[in-house]
Amino acid sequence: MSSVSSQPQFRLTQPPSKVLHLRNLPWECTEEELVELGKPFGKVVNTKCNVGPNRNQAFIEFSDLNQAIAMISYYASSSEPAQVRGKTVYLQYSNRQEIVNNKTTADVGGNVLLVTIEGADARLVSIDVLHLVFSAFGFVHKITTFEKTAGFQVCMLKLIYPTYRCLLVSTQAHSVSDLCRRWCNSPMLKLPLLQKMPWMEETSLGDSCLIVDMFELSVTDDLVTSLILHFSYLLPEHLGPCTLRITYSAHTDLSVKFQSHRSRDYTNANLPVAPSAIDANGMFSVGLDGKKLEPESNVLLASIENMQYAVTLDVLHMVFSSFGPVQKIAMFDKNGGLQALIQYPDVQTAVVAKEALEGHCIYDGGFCKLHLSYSRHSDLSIKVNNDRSRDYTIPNTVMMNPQPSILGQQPVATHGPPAHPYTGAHFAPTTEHHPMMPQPSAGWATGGPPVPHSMPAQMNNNPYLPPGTMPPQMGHGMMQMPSHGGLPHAPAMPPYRPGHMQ
DNA sequence: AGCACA
Repeated sequence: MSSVSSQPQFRLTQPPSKVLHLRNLPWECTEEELVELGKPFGKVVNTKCNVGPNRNQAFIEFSDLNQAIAMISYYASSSEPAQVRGKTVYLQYSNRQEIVNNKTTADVGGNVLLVTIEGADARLVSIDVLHLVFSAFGFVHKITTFEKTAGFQVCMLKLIYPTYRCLLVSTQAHSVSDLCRRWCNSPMLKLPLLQKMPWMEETSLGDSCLIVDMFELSVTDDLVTSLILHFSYLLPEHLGPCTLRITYSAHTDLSVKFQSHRSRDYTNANLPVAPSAIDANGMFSVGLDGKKLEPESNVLLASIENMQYAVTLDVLHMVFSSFGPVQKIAMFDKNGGLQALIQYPDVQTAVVAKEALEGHCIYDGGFCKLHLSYSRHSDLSIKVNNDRSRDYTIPNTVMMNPQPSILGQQPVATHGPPAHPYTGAHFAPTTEHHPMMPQPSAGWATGGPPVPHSMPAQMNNNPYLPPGTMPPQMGHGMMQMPSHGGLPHAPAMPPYRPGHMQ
């Protein structure tokens, strides 16, 4: 009936309303500040801020129309414009007569976060990476993920958190410290706690990472919404940068029925693994990225490929000790190859060792390539200590095999590679040097024959062993980890990857 | 810098 559609969106003169529309506000503006702004002119009965795509608009509602008129009139003739945080704000009558506050449950902070992952490679972010990221702020109880809006790469996940904390990560240190400075002054954040994360030093992120504890986030949870977390430094190298947008979820709990590539319940270790995520062997689940994942274990199963040289118990012990104390090792033959179970005291250490060692060769030149998976065992039963199995937790064992045990081992070229003829006989036996050390790589002993493909090992600088624990000979010849500069990663957080900071 | 919400 009425031809309202032809009405222009903005008119030069709005009909008066007790609701005022404000624009050009700073995005940090709080409802308290809006009340302060309107108080001189009357009673502010309602406000709404962080409105609009840039979150820089707001509404003020007075109890009486005349109060709104008073405010508009004042600033219309005032030489001092209305300001919030030193920024000029523009006022006009709203085209509505009252503020409708439909705060949903999602706006009141809960213990469940709704996280949107944005970026070209959003769907390649695994649930484990997300778990890692959010574990920095507290114990993550549950995660469920789902895809939204096909075409625009978006994943959503919901995490249950016991507390509300937020990470600020930026590659630009000044932007984070600036943010924090503003937040510290914000009345919204009572008792903001800024703390450096323990891994900051390690990742060289320096001041660009901070955790903010957000207590009493009562006013605008929109603030949380606008938080953007860059966590590309956590992503595998082939992934582009991703951004997290975070809001509160309306949920107070999540229902996770299975552990799968899409959902996890970290509070329930007994939860069954989703049938869809189990392969024929019944032991692998699948990551968000579709990659196969095994359930982690403190026991690693190592199989050794291209075993040109004997891999002894002590060699394995040395290699795997780089990542933490090795409790037990059991070696056995399977399908004509050698396999070994290596037991660490905890899963974490095993994970780190597996990440660092998988696919690498014990000896340079492609010999004795390690393939690692997680064992289903959690505690090996070592019945007897011999050259194939050992329980290092028994003190006697140490006595019987004093350091450096590896050097006492007999080198055996199992297949005697003609291309790289090497035998222990090349080494002159002396009492000082252990003559029969399997030594396919050159350089550990003076006078040792040069051997092709050899590189000094980088097993020294062992973070888990005090300097000098390893005999100097072990600093050479055993193993290199090309992609890691020879050092195992710190277990808690992945390394800083400068190439991905943006 | 120009009117909100699921």
